[in-house]
Amino acid sequence: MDVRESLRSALRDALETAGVDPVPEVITLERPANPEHGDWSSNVALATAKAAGRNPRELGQQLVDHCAANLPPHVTAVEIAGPGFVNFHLGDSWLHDVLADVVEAGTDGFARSDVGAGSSVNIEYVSANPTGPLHAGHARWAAYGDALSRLFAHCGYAVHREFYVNDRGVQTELFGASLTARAAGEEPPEDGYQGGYVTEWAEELPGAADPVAWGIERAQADQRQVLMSMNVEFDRWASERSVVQSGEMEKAIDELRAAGYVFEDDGAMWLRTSDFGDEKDRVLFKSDGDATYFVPDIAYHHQKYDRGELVIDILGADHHGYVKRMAAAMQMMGHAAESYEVLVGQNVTLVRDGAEVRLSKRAGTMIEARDLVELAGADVARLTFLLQSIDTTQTIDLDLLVAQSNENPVYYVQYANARVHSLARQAKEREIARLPLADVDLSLLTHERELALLRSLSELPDVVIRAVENRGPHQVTMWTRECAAALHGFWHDCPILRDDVDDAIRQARMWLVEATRIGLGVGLDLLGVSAPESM
RNA sequence: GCCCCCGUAGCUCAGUGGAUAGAGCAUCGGUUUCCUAAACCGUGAGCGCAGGUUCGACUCCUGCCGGGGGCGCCA
Repeated sequence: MDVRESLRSALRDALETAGVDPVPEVITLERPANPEHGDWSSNVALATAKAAGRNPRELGQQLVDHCAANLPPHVTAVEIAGPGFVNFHLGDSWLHDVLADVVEAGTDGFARSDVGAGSSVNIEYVSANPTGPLHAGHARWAAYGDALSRLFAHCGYAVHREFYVNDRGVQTELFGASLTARAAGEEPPEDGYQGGYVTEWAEELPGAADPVAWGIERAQADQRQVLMSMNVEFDRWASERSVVQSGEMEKAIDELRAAGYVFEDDGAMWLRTSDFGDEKDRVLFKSDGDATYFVPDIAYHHQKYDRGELVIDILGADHHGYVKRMAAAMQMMGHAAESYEVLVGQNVTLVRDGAEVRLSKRAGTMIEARDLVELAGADVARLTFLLQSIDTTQTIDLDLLVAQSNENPVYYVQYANARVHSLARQAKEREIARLPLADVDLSLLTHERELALLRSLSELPDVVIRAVENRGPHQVTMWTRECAAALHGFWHDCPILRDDVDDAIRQARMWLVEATRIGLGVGLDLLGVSAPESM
């Protein structure tokens, strides 16, 4: 049984014995930051004392007494501490069990969770307009959306990834007109596309082609290619044009009208989104009869529920104003408020030579996603994007990104991974083979570095669950850094293949490295990063 | 004016309502007859301000200050 389960069960028994009724559903266990507070700690006495009309410290003491009299597996001591924490001190054997569990689970099974079993999620991300290359911001959403998808999948969710292509409307017309102008050697229209890529692509434009349709194809091909180079793929490239042509729009409007939220004013058709918290109502059909982008978007989002019961949009900060109106529309169509989720991420700022690089299509200083991948490589680019929360504006120093040095945090993790793989190579060269795990005495792993590494590995399953709940893949990145640090420390102080190392210890350490290979492998895979096996 | 995000160490950032707030980089000093020193060890310094909720607040709530983004019958 998992350590946590046996500790929880012990606490439940203790609470019952102490006369706490009802026993709380959730019993929280934490890993204390301070080693003096044990290996696992529970605040259950603090959390329940008030409702039970008890003194937290006294209740805690009762729990401690009960647990001490019925020690759960691995537990060596139970103490009351502070205002009423129950702290469990465990023998190293629990960490040795962790090693065996990791190895048994392997790369496919370690840190998996079934919290999403039977549930499905539809995630839309990037969804850039097909009017030009992806820029650095899009690359952030690509890395984020892909990693989040991987996390959901690792937790048992059925995941469907979509990219919505706005392949109709004013912007695409302008883009086509810009291509046509450049092809004729003229300047693009006033509010057209000025970027250098338009001139380049215009040279490829076949004379007979429809510039709008051709331009959309060209831009999409460009975007797909960059995404592929970042190892980001989608299950569906949804076309706005198709949504419009499918008749789904009309059906959606009918539903909204039937629900009573559609009204006419000033010759336009409106949706009463203000009933659902939007700051004002929104136009569906303009007074000239044309649909706004909002209409096909509603139809598309409604349709997405066929491909996932939880619908998630990942948007840049410049689209946050759009959230409430779409949430309103989905609720009008009968979708529960919590079934539609928008993750709004902040911008990317690029710095070069110590100064901010202004992203301007006009000035030609746009940093494309392609530039980042070419500069740094897909792995470094992705891991860099996943270093921090999407709630923060990310500043990427291009000089640092490119530097193949320890100034770049990415290499710290990659180096740990390389070391793990190098051990296998070295062992092979020296003809040292691992014995079957069952024949190896893991209790020889007692060095503080070995235990620290095992502690780190023991945390990944919880990190994964927390990361998916918080929609925060960066928490996995943080873990890989911590695990890498533990590996480096272990590597420094605990020789493995050296001649003077005892055979039995060598075997145990080789298995520890194997478990670390699995752990780092799972962590990096969740981030979509394929770290090199050598550097 | 309204809406969203942020404000933590010199810099870039972590921090599921818990106990003494952590990493990397930068600074200074140390470690290699030994599996890659892209490593390890030591070193100083911090929660924007003011209230509130709570047994307990960096975390939740309110206000203020500061930075970024957004408020179209554009997408």
